[in-house]
Amino acid sequence: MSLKQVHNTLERLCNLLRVEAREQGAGGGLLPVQLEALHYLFQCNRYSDTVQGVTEYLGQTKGTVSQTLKVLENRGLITRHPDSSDRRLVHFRPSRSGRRQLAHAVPARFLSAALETKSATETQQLADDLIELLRTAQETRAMKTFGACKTCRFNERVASRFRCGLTGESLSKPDTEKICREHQYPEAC
Amino acid sequence: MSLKQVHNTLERLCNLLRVEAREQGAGGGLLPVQLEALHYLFQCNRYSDTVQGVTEYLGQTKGTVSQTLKVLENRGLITRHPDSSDRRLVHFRPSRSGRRQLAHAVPARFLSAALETKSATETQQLADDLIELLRTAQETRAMKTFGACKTCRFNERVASRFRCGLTGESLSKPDTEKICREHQYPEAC
DNA sequence: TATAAAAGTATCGAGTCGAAACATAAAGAG
DNA sequence: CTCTTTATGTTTCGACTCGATACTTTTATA
Repeated sequence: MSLKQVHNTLERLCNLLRVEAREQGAGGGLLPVQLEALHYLFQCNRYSDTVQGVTEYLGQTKGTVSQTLKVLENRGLITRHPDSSDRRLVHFRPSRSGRRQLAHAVPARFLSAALETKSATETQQLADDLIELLRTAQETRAMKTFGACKTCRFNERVASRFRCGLTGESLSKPDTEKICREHQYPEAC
Repeated sequence: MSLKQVHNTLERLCNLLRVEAREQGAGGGLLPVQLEALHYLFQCNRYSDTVQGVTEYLGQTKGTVSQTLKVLENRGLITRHPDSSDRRLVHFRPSRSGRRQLAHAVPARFLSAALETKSATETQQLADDLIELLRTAQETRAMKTFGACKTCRFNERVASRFRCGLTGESLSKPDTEKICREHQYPEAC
């Protein structure tokens, strides 16, 4: 039954990601979870780089995430920025050394090596298939999608720039490439 | 760059697998790692159901794995079988209640739901692509493949039955569907 | 026969993780 | 405008993971 095959192979690929993350992180004394949090902060936009954002993404509790971010901050891999308008909020951004550390770990070497033998179109096809899988999985479970801003139903085009229909704020093009915790795909119907 | 897309999406899918494993396992008081070990023991053949086998598969140390298996045994999810010929070896097999517990967790519900909307051939195509990706990834890193016995270069056909060229033992058809720690794909050349 | 290697167990310490309690700030109700 | 509720984040505690190390027993090798 190919459904189980998909599950088993995905699980195995996850193991490899984790094993490699362990090796990579070991260099800088980081654990897989910490690398994942760092990776998320690198990808997400300014509405999503908070404790709550990481919490929803990693599926852990906010207490745990708070600890993880404290470690990353102590090692100088991320910086802390209290929100100017809402004083409950704290934003975290990868520092230069955080981004450098991340560049070693993403993409995983075993993935680079495996996809090296494939053509660009084949790789793109695989990426599209996986994204499609992820998307339908998230829709059916009514979970947060964390998609790129530019694929969001709230994203509005204003002249040559963009605008978020939720916050009303104006967005640059790079802004719309980042992932957002409020992201929703357009309605299928 | 689609290589990073593949990495990011895979990482996200891993998160979902883990989140769901946490929910599922929480019912029986199991942690994600323990479920993974149980799942491995369910899939592997009689040469691979040892502490060392699980160790190589999960990429942890044998001390850790020994602990994990002790927990699973104490909860009655696996049974312990000392090897008859080599008295250093201990085999572990999922019990009835272990298999029942596993049936709840595999395949993950979000995967079932997502692939439900696809045709059988599309699902099979995705499975094949992932298996292919896994295979080349493992080849390039010279790591253990843990493939199904029937795809192994040591597998020999004898009349209507099979035989392992490494151990010399005769194998049944179901035997050859299980995964093995000594597995090697046939040479590409 | 002596030595080395392999499989597994036991123990310790650092760190993850979830749960719960807590603090602070914003939003809402009357 | 005050009181209550809700949201974000931190701290603390206990259970557990995980790697490192030392150890035992058994098998393989020189």
